Amino acid sequence: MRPTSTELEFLKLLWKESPRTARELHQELEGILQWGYSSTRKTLDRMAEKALVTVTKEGNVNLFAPQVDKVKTLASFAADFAKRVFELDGPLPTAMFTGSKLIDDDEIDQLEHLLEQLRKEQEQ
Amino acid sequence: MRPTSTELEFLKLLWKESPRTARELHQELEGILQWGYSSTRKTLDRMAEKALVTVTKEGNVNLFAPQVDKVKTLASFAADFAKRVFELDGPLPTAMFTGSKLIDDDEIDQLEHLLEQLRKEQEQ
DNA sequence: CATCCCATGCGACATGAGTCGCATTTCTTT
DNA sequence: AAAGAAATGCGACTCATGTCGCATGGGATG
Repeated sequence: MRPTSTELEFLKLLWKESPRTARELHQELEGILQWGYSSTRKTLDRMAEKALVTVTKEGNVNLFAPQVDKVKTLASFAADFAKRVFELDGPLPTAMFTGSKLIDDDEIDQLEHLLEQLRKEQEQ
Repeated sequence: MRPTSTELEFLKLLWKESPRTARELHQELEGILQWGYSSTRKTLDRMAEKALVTVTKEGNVNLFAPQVDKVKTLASFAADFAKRVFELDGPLPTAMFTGSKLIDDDEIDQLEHLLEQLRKEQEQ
C-alpha cells in the first residue's frame, strides 16, 4: 500500500535512522507539521496497522522502524506520478531523481531497475 | 486548489476537447473507472464548486469546460511531487516530462518557465 | 396530448486521513 | 511506598472523496 504524503515524511525520517520513539519523531516533525503529539502517535499507529512500520516494545516505550523499502517506495511513487500525471508509459527518465538528497548513486541504480520492472509488469 | 487524481482525469479529457456534456465524459471514462453515471456527474459537480471547471447551461444540458490551465496545473503537480517525494529544491529536470503525450514542445517551454517561477517563489 | 427517456438537482452513506483528548498503566524519583 | 511525569491504548470528530439512488422536469415522438 502506498503511504500518504504525511506517512512518507515519517518514513523518510525512519529511513535515515531507526528505530525511534514516537516522541523523537514528533520532535523532528513538530516544526513542519504543527501537530499535537497525539496526532503523531495516531499516525504512527495507523502506519503500523498498514504494515508500513514495525513496532517493538522496548520496556515501556514503543520503537518504530520502517517496514517498507526506501527505494521500492520511491520507485512506486515515481512510476505512479509519471503515469498518472504525464501519461508516460515508456522508461522513466533517470534525471527525474538525480539531485535528490534522499538517495545516493547506488540507490539510483536500484531505482532504475525497479522502474523498469514495474513498467514491464504493467505492460501485460 | 490542486485537483485529485480522479479530477485530473476529467481535466485531461476536457483539455483535449471542450465543452462536453457529463454523458460524453462519462462514456470516455467508463472503461477505466467502472463508474456509474451518477458518480461521474457528482464529481463534475464538485469540480464546478471548486472552480476547476465551468458549467454552461445549453438548453437542457450542462456543458463543462476546464477552468484551470493545463500547463499550470501540470507544473504544480510536478513541483509538488519533486519536493514532496524526492526533496528536490533546485530546478526540476526537464527530462521529467519530455515524452509525455499530453504536452507539446511549446508547452514544455512554458512548463519550465513556470517551474522556475514556482521555485523562486518558494525560496522566500 | 400522453408517454417515455434522459438530464438535472440534490441528498446520502462509507471509508480514510487529519486531528485531538482522556483514562489507564508504568517508570522514576524522593 | 507515594506521588508526579510520561507513555500507551483507544475512542471520537470532521472533512474530502468515492460512489450511488431517487424524485422532478423538460423535450421528443406516436
